[in-house]
Amino acid sequence: MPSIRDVARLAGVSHQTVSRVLNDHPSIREETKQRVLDAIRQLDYRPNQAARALVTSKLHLIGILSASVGEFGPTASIAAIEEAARVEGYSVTNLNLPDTSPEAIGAAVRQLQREQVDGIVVLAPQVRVFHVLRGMAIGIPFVSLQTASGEAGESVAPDQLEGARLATRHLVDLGHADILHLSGPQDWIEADSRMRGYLQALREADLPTIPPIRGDWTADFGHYAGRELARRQDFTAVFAANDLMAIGLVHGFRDAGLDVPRDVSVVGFDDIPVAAHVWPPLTTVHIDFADLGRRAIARLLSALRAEEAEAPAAAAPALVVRDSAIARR
Amino acid sequence: MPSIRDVARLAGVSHQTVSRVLNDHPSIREETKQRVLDAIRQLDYRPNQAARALVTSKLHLIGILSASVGEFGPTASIAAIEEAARVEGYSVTNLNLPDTSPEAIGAAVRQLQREQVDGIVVLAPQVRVFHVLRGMAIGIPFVSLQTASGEAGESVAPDQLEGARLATRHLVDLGHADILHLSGPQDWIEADSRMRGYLQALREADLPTIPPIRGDWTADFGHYAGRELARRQDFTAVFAANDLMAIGLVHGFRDAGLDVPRDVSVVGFDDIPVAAHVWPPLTTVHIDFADLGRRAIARLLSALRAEEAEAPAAAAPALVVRDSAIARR
DNA sequence: GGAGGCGATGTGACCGTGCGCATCACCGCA
DNA sequence: TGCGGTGATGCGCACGGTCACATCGCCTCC
Repeated sequence: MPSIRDVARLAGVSHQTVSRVLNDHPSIREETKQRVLDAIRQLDYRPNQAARALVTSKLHLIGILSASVGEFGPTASIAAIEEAARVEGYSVTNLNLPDTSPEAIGAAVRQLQREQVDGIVVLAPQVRVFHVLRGMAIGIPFVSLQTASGEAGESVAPDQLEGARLATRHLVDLGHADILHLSGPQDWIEADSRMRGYLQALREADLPTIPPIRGDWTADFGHYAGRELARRQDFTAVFAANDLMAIGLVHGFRDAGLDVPRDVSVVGFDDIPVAAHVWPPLTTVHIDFADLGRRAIARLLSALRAEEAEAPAAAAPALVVRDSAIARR
Repeated sequence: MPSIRDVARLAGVSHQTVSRVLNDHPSIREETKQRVLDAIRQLDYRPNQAARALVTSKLHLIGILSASVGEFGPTASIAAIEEAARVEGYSVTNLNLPDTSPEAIGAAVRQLQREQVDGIVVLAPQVRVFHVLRGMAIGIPFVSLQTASGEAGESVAPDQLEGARLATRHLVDLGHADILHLSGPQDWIEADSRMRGYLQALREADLPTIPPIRGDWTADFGHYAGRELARRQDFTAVFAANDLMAIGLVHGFRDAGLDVPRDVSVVGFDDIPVAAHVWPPLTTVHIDFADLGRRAIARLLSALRAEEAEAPAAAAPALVVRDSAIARR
């Protein structure tokens, strides 16, 4: 492997000049710069990241702190994050939280610090994770994917509240007055935003609120909830906080003899790939998770480079109308 | 950050002795070792990976070469790989192939080499990827997740052929004689194994073969295929090479007025999380993708450490019987 | 015309490890 | 008693970059 000194020898300059070329130092004559670049190309020279990391104590490593792998959304975001980070010359290390206890979070952050990550992307959308993170005053820039802006650390989040409002509003527009919400788990920021969007839409339409059911994002829970809820007759539509629960819910209703959408309308959230193909095709809200991941990396990198963050708005969520919600009879 | 010399000073030894303790050198007195370990604990010392990488020219970095992110299976494997690698002190960088042309594969491998990865896990299950890899004679250990054993590089693969045989056999046992196969794309090793399993099961049962339909793994294709196939009446059951296509297929059949399982039985492959909750709940073959990922890392690390690979057998695929396939009328 | 500033480049130290070799005490054996 | 072997440890360097500082023309300004 050629080193910076080999390049210097070939170009007839000092190794320091080569280093300057590599780091875009301003005071390098154009001609010298070209000679160095030629030598670099000729030798197929690549800077040794380890050596660079040793002296700058920057590993060019980004840590992902996640707590929800397995769901479609986070997974898609993670893939995009890795892709975007690699393009910028960063590696990514993914640390999945076994649970969201303060101890586990603290241990995870310390672990990432020991691995000397330059920055952290937090994909662990539990409220308590932020409390712990804020309390730790870690000396590393971090970006979160879900929290509402104004919290500690930068954040990049789709307007989940607006998406949920859209979904609920769709049901209202179809004539439904008794709309139930199957929400995500207690502590989750996303669950909270979606529920707030639901409540806001009902308030705007001056409709009564039914206490939401707390789910756990899984299709299995949706299935269980569907069978239980079928006994109640106080609603004609359900807004589920994610597609997986919505699909399970439809299954549960069917088991109990209820037809979707004839007897109950259902709207989901996320627009996972199978949403269009289940029966009935699911009306849902589309979120661009990959875009979200890319955005997070952009933010984090500008923080690392101490640049001004330009903060482009996240892509707006969009309602995707299919067949699982119809006008109230 | 404390360095190895700080530890040495505290323990009253030379930095070299500390280094030896860290690397389990045999000739260290037990008492000295304990003194060093105490000092390490006291200072909360952590070896600097960059410095270590500089001198050993091993970055403790594993590259994943993938070509199918977005599918459930590979994604689950990747998550497990990252987890397992981190536990062993390795970081992971994920390189997604934009396409599977030989140029793209070559460029990707060179890119990983430039990033100085210690080893590569190949999750790009196209036949041609292996041809290129074999041809490149890269000087880096690599493990693939899908290829049949006996090919270049080590491989860790579930017995897909057996899984497909199981699925097809299930249809045969239900009395079906005209069984169609909706396969994966041409070039894919997995598609090939699953097709071979299908053919083998038919041969064993002495049943006629119908030329398989080539799909692309997506639910959208399954949907299209279902609508087209509904015109033909030369089959009573379909074995789809993955769940996504199976779900789309059911959707397509329904659009064309065919009921699953009453008119046609369908069996999928993978057992993705929604498989149990779509209508009808999908009979499929369960594959433990996470286990596969862990196994790949174990293999790769033993190769990196020049150990003897123990080669434990992969978990056997298991048929999961639900409601999408019933006895032939 | 000489002092001072600045742009372009070179020199040497240093970052935190692992490795080769040297050193030293101690033991066994002829 | 002297010599070779061995186990435990230390010394100094190398890895490949970056950084602080030195050097050296050349231009400007009083």
